Order: sequence, then C-alpha cells, then structure tokens
Amino acid sequence: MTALPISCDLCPVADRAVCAVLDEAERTRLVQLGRHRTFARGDTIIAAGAAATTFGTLVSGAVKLSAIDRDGSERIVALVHPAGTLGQLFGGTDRLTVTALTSCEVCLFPRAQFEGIAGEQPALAARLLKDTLRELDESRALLDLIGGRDARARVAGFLLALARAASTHGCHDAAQFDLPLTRGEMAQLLGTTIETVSRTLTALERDGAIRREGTRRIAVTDRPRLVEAVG
Amino acid sequence: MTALPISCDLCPVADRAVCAVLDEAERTRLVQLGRHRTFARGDTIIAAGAAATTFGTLVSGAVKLSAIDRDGSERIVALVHPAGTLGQLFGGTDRLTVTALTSCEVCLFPRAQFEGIAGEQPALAARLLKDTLRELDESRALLDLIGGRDARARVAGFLLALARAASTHGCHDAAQFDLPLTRGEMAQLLGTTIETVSRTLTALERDGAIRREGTRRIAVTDRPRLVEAVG
DNA sequence: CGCAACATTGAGACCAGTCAAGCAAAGTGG
DNA sequence: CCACTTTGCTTGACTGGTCTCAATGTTGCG
Repeated sequence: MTALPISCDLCPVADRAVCAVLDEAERTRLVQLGRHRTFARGDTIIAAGAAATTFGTLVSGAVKLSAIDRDGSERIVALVHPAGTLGQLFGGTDRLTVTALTSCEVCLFPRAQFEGIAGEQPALAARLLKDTLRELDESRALLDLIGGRDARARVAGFLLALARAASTHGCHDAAQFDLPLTRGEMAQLLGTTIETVSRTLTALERDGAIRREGTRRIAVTDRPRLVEAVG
Repeated sequence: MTALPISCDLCPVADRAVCAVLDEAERTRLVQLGRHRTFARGDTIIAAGAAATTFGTLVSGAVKLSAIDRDGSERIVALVHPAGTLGQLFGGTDRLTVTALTSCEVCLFPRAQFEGIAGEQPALAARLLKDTLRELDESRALLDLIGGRDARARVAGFLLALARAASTHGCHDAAQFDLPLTRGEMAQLLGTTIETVSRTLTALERDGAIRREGTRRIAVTDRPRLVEAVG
C-alpha cells in the first residue's frame, strides 16, 4: 500500500477512465492532487462508516463493494473492474466497504477537490453521470439474476458476466478467465451458500458447459448451454 | 392519459424535483418543452425496447420499473415515488418498462432537449448525478434485502421501506400506509411468490408486528418487531 | 512437512415453490 | 337486483431445491 505520484503515461486505462474526458490542464491539476497506491488481496481500500474523504479510479485488479449487516454477515453488492470508480460522491459517509480481491492499483483523490473539479467541468460531470447510470444498470441486472432464479441460473449468469468483464475488447466475451472471488465470496454475491456454488460449478462442468482448471480458472466450453442455463 | 401544458405553480413536488435547481429562465424553457400527463393504474408510461425519447418527473402516484425476461416473466427492479425521475438518459433504448401502479401525474420532456439543458446547466447535471447515486444506493439496498434473507425478512424490510417512502416529512416513518402493489407485484419485487407473500403477511399480523385493514392498507403496530424481523 | 484456508461431496432437515381449492370484492349484463 | 365473471387474496397439502451440518480432499505457504 505504498503511495506514489500518479503518472498517466503508463496508465493502462488512461483512455477509458473518467479522467479521459479532462483536457490536458485539468488532468495535470488532478494528477497533482492524487496518489497512486497498490493494495494486496484482502486489503480494505475504503471502509464503510468512515467519513467519505477519498474517491478513486481502479487502474488494475479487481475489487468488491460490500455491506456488513448488523449480525456481522457480509453481502457483496458489486464488483469493480479496471477503469471503474471507487468511493462515495456526495453524502457524508461511505456506505460500502471497498476491498481488494486481487493485488491492485488505484488512483486516489481527495473527494472534495474531485467534486470541485466535477462542478467546474461539465464533461466530467456528464461522464460521472454516465458511469453511475451504468452501475445502476448492472445493479439492476444483478437484482434480476438473484431474484426468482435458481442457483444454476445465478452461477451461469455470473460466469457470463465475468467473461464479458474479462474481455479486453468490448466486442465479445473471453473464452476463459480467472475467478477473482473465492467460493464464499461468490456465494455472498449470488445470495446462496458456498456448498451450492461448488455443487453448481460441478454440475455445469459435468454438463459440458464449462471446464475448471484448478479451483479458480474457468473455461467456457459451451457458451450456448451456459446462456440457456440462465433461462 | 391526456396531455396538458405544465404549470409549476400548483406542482406539489416543485421544490423537490430535479427542476428545482433550475433558475427561473431555464425552468420556463423546460416547461415549454414538456407536457403534463396523467395515467391510470396499469398504463405503460415508457415501454422497454423502444427508442428512449422521453424523460420525466413523477409528480404524484407511484410507478414500477420492470424488466421482462425472454420467458415472459416480469421482474420489478425498483419503485419510483413522487419527485423521482423516469426514463433513460444517454443510451439509445429504454431497458426498463415504466408502469403506473396508481393513477399518477407525470411531467414528460423530450429526452434530447433535456440532456441538452443538463449539459449547459452544471447544477442540473449535479442534481441528476445525485439522484442517480441515490437510486443506486436503493438498488443495492434491495439487493442486500433479497440476497440471502428469508421471506419474512424480505417482506418486513419492504414494509419498512414503504413506511419510509410514505412519510411526508423525512423525519420518521408513516405509521400506516397503502400498498401500491398487488401481492403478485410484491412477489416479483421481492423475488418470491404470491403465496409466500400472503402467508408472510398473515404471520407478521399474527405476531403483532402489523395490522391489515382490507387487503391493501397496512398499519405498523410494533415497529421494533418489524425491524427485528429484517435481521 | 505440516498447518491453514479453501473447495468438494454427502446426508438429512427445512423453507419456500407448486398445485389446488375456497373466499372476497368489484365489475358486467340480463 | 341478482346471477355471473373476473381479479386478487388466503389457506392447505405436497414436493423439491437449497441450506445446514459434517467429513474429506486440495491448494498454497511458512
């Protein structure tokens, strides 16, 4: 979790992240406000309940957003992939905990100053709105997946979503990818249990829809079958 | 579904809706672009799949946002209450169907022109962002409610959310309110079935947490118990 | 190697879904 | 006004998918 100055030249998501809509001068200003940090799997990047003071962009790796219930159980409500944003804009406290799922790189900015720039730069505000709308869509898609579908459909739908996220180009899904989540985390995200996730993956492999390599790597061997499993 | 000119003077949500952030001149311009319409329960206000051409504000009543699966089943992903917004900004087609749950009043605007004004008015853009972030929060709260909780907790949590939405002032919940949804719609929203919703309401009443008056009206008789049921 | 974390598999219990019947309220038409 | 239909709600009995509990297998790391 070292803190270093930001350099956009080497940034792999410089063209896709929210920063991309800023002109040279404004981006320079933003770069001077922020810090580039790296986190290891399991590190807490932003803690729920704390005053919302930072806002960031995920440069590489994967993170989860989760809420902790009063009874101590964790619920994952979203994953964020590179070029996605982290942290709560507006509103005083972060409501979700942001945790690194893999080792990852992040650009972090003081929230207030980031909001200030957004207020001055309509292009940035528009981009943030667009991003938030996409997140809203994804959240509702997840809602659709979890509500009223059985375990097989949830897992299949989740695998397809990951395949899409893993594709470097937007055009079509990756044929194979690494699960950034443990079985337990998948269960939390999908509203089920570790055992059911495990059994379902076994069943999908038995049916020829996927092939597992080790416990984390998934190859989609029969995409139509996987799509059909979603219903 | 008559179309009439907009008049903000009598609008009950003039101070809370997105329009409130506009100055006199801009609001006048917006008013001239839009139309005030009324819908009856069951009417489709915006159809999913169609080109996204309209954007609106809910003035009174309640509406649902739903997605239709390929197999024809409907999934409700959110409810919208007065002062909330309707329709898809950016993106070519509406992905969700907007349906009136009660008779309701709506101000509708041509989407492109609304987006144009948002581009010129940073205050409107900021307000739209803030609203969208709140919707995102609500969507994730619903996700939290549906994922990994049993039927009793889902229904209890939903009733509490409705009590909050029904309170005219933000300070505390309404003690009683009308369900804007049928049992079937509640089931679609909560990811369960009509029968389970009905049985759960019966159980909550038996336990003294609520009292039903007719099939639609709910009085919260023991709020702590209802909160406890959510877990 | 040996521990710790994670994953798989099995057996039994239980919650909720399905199927089915009956009831209540509101509308329709003779 | 009443029979009839429609729509929505409730309740019961049964079934099945998923959760729980428990044991075993696997991976990775000090």
